[in-house]
Amino acid sequence: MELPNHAKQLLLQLNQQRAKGYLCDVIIVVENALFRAHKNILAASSIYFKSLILHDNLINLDTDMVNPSVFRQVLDFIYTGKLLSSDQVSDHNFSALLTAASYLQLHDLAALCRKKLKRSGRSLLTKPTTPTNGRTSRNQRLSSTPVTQMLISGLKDSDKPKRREELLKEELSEDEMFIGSTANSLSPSTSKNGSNGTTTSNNNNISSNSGGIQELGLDLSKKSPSGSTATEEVSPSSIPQESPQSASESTANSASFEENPTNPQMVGGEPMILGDAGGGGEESQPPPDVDPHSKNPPRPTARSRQRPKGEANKADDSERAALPNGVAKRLNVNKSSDGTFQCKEEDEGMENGQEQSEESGNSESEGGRNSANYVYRQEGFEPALGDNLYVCIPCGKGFPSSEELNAHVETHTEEELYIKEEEEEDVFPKEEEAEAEDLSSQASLVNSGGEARRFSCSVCSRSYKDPATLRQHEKTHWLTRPFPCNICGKMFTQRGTMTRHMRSHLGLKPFACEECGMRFTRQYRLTEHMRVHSGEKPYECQLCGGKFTQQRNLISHLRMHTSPS
DNA sequence: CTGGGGAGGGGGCCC
DNA sequence: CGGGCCCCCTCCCCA
Repeated sequence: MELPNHAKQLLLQLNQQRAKGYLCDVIIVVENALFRAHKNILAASSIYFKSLILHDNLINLDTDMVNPSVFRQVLDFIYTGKLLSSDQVSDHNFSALLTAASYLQLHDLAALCRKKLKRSGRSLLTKPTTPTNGRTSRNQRLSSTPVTQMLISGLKDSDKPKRREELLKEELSEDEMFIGSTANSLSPSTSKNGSNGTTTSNNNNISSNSGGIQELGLDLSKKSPSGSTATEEVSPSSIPQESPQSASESTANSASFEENPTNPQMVGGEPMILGDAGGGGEESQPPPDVDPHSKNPPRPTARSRQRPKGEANKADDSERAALPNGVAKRLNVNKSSDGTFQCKEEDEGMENGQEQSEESGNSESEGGRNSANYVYRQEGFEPALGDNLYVCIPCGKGFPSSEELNAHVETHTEEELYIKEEEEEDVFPKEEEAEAEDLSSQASLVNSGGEARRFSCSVCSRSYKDPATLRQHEKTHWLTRPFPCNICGKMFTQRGTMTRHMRSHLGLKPFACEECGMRFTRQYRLTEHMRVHSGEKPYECQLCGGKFTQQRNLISHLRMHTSPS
């Protein structure tokens, strides 16, 4: 017994979800356009994607191999099994599609393109790879995850591209050169903005693609105090900042992303349709001998890296430190072991398929389960909400998109929210009140020295010099966090914090040390770091006279004095 | 092996 | 909105 349309329907649903961004767990950056998609779908479509998205939520594609409009077609094809009609796609476009398909290892799409080009009597500029060819599969292995390979390869950066090219030239026949030729342009260290390898994220396979960053609606650039860097090439043009979510959707628009993905621009002519929409992918192909990286993930682990290079395990840290402590305290949200952003940690020992689903599950459910005060993409379908998956916790209303939710959240007055908060007294139990009071008394201590602070918080009685600061502070009492990270979904109370957080996703380290070249995400870090070179140790322990370059180390040192042992 | 120090990184939050 | 600071987590190194 078999449902004839099952695969088709499933794909249709997924494509609709893609259009809404629902459960999308990966962003693909192509030049200045962002595309949201589902990891599982991409992984099922291409070995290349499979290895790329294993540990990354943000994929930067080589713009020499694919441009936004071509990638849009590629993505449409992945989700529908259909290509635009030949009326819509010129031979030139088919060549571009073939290039992209080969690069992305979408064999079915590549085959379609080749067929089309052959039919139109055009000699192929780039000869095809034959998926059934044994050599090709080795070839694919070589080129399947160029970025990954660069990252894990023992070769020196400078040697890698050359060596790869040599390998390919040595071993590949003419028709294989096509894929091979992609390889040397993919590494972050060799791509156009990758000349400064240090700006490349250590675990995001991206470089500082200014376009992509801009398209996130955020100006993540910073002026480095030390002069020219690749990072500075990021355009500082300020983008109207709506919610990142909306930014990403406007991105989609700007990239002519589908408005009606369920019927992806089937304007006239006969579309090329894969025989089986659901089964045409990798499933039908010989077992991949490719992708040795799936077991040696592309992401260098913290331990495998040398600290002195200056690239600490950013994402690991962010994943571990993701729980906002302040909020956890205030709202009595325990730091649970299932915590946040642990997907990558869990990944380490898992096999691909399982891993991907687990990972996306984790990251996706992040907003929902992380803590009570996070309102974002409620997991599980609530029938009453229908497609309104973005739920405002205080009032329970659902919205179809995060920006609508955000707009709605703004309409809640602080008073409403506080009333709501008080009603939910269990959210703020007695101990927490005590703690809050404690904090506020600390605050008043701090405040007491300064000038008059006329603006007091009605919740915790902290006071501030100006109403804007008070308002900012009051947001910390809200049950909602209006600023979601477009990449991992983590929510923030302040846009600036979210922007800063995004920088870490994107590997932007605008602040460079003139002495050693080490780069930092924040000016303050650089300032701290400079003490390493100057030998300055401004923090002194009053108990033992020990001196420290960083205050935090003095603090942890003091703990050593005060701890019972 | 362990504890302490140094240092990188993240989030919260006030200015 | 960015800067600066605080606090926390974590890793690495070394005695």
